[in-house]
Amino acid sequence: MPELPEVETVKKGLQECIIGEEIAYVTVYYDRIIQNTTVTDFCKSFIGQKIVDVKRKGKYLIFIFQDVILVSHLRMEGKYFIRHQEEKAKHEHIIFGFISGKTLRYHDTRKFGTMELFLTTNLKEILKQKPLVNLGKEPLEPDFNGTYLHQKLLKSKRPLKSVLLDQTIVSGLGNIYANEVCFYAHLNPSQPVNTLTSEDFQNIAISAKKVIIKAISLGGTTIRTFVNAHEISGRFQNELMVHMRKKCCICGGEITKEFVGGRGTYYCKNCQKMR
DNA sequence: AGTGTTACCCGAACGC
DNA sequence: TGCGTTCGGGTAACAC
Repeated sequence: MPELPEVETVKKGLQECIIGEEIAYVTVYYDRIIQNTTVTDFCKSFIGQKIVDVKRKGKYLIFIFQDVILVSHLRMEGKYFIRHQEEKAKHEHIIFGFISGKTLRYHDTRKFGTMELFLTTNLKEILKQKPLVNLGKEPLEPDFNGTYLHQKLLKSKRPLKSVLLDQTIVSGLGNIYANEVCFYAHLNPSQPVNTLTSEDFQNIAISAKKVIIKAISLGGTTIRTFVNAHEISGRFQNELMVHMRKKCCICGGEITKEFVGGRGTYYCKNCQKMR
């Protein structure tokens, strides 16, 4: 469930502890995480490479090395830990060993996560290819606004929440924050987007920014298992308005759970009326 | 072309 | 307790 704020939190944690570290070896225990190359080539390519920076695009982490770039998606339960220990723990699938003796360990109970290796440091080129191509604007980009959403969704009859989850329209929102954005905008998650006004779109854009800024400032949301590189939990779960909640904090009414686009959706029938 | 649906990844939680 | 079933987020592939 790492969404934009969680991935941003992971990124910051990694920046604090692995920039400048030089890779001595890489060990892969589960092949299928690696998407676009063989395990042998994957491991070889990192040897002797120093980590220059860690960036983020949508929900993707981008590790910049001297000559290569690694793009990593955590999907549901991917995590990065930094440890000194050598023994592989359960659910650790890839271990990056540094000259210093530190190790960066990719842990993923569901094995849903993906990694792609690029043999270039030209980020602009990488943004033009899978998996980063086609990502929509992020809520915190300056030109993510009502006009942008309106123009992207002019003819769409899809439910608002499905559109918020569509990474080609907005990148970074997942199920938790999509629920929260609908609540802040006082809109029903099932509302077809072609029935929304430009004020609604403006409202949605502002709500998305608000939710994401606050979640980042609190280190993300820990509902099941999310922790950052220092294994610290996020605190935004205390601020959730509708996701996994029972009562609406505005009107005191019951929070409804139903499925929209096949995803569990939480909202207040009273505060988020269908129009 | 745009939209909705399904499959997939797999372990944990649940129910009997 | 043990075993089968259900669940689930994000994405790609598929069907219409």
